[in-house]
Amino acid sequence: MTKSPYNNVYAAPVLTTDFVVFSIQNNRLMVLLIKRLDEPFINEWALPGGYIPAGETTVQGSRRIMAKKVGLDILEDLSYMEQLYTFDMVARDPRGHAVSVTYFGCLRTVKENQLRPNAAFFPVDELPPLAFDHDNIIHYAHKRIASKISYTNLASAFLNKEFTLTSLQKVYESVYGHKLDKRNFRKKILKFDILNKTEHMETGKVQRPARLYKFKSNKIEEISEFAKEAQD
Amino acid sequence: MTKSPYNNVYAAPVLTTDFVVFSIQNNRLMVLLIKRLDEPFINEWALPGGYIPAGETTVQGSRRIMAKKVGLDILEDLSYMEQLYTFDMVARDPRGHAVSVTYFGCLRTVKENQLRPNAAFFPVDELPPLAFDHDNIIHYAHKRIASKISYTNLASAFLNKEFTLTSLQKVYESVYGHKLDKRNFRKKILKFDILNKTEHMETGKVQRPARLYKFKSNKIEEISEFAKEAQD
DNA sequence: GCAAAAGTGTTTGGGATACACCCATGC
DNA sequence: GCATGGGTGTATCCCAAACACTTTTGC
Repeated sequence: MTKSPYNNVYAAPVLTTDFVVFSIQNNRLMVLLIKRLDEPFINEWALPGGYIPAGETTVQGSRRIMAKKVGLDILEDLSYMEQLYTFDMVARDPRGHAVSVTYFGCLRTVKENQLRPNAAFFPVDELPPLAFDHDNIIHYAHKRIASKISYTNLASAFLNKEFTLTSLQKVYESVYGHKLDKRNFRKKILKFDILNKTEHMETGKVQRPARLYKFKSNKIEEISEFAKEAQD
Repeated sequence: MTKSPYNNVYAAPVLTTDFVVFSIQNNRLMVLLIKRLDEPFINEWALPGGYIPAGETTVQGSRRIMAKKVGLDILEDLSYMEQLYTFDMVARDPRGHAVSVTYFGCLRTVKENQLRPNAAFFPVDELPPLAFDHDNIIHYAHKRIASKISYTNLASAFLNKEFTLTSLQKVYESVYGHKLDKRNFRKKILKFDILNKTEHMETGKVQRPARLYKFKSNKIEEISEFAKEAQD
């Protein structure tokens, strides 16, 4: 833990991080919360988070904190993460001025018994009362992910390598919170030219087997408009 | 300056803020820089910024710092501002771990002699060598403002109350860095239904007088798609 | 054969793009 | 009268949205 040469001059605010982990379960967008074990807001639900000492980045600190508090390795287990916003209102923590650099991330699959017992997922549209300003942070994260999924291939962060077009559509519907038209959705997503048809079919269901697709790119990236221009 | 109860347990990183002030001069997007008077990077150009003590928000701190270092009151003089991103790499400041919560803002008009002598505007596409990771911050801010101006009425932050359509187009061209088609620009911006035609004309030029327009809303807001839906 | 989801096309309206000429003014 | 920027319309293409029926499977 590095001691900063400025601590004598400036009593810096406490630096914290809070993490919004999204997951899709039963076609609903879920958020990971933990039940607080300490004051303030003891026994209330909150985002997982904690303190960042000098010499540690907020990503490193988040990794340490998330491993300890919820049993997730954010670099290994999350299929995507990005910085969200920094909340710094003086009154947001009753203990003193705490500046929180927040992140959101996507969890593809939740392994059995991986999570600590005081951690649980809640539907983003049916959250319990939350500690601090965490409802605000989650709403901000939800807005961001809904926007991001519309101009990137971020939906892949919630899917297995191969998936049906219907399951892809359900990811969008879960994140947006409303239904989409099947034919228009398929036309649009195929037009984007970000998917490859595989030779595999989904079987074992009492219905016509569905074609499996996969994303062309394994990286999360913007849906490129360059394809058009490159034709010239 | 509040002393945080956690300082004994966690040596927090230093908290700083850096501010990207945009302005348009001679149809070029400009960024406000100051020449550093101290080590490190003495005599190099940098974004204005400084330290945030506990008990002060980054906006309050920016206001204090910007008043002192460049002579701008960000709450009075800027026509828009928003938080940009938080940069927290441990090595970004050679003195020690400094986490910077950055902002960008828009300056409508630069008053004569308002700026400190070591502050100056530079074209965003012709920046001098910069201290720290400030070139990175400015590129990030440029991307953000170019995106934002396309789906909000943020262009108003660079214009007087009444303006010609050509001057509005030049704002977009300056921010995007490329030319736009006059007829298509006018069709599009008028279709958005965010402008009101005034009864005034711009006179005194050796050319046909131009109609003056003003924005319907004084607030910076997204260009609404509700107009459409409201018709049903 | 029936329940369940897969798969598929057309029409219509609106927005994006490309493109060129006449107009009003000050000097 | 000329230099300067102001102001305007049309044709084409693509995308968005609305909308319903047939196909394939497991049981």
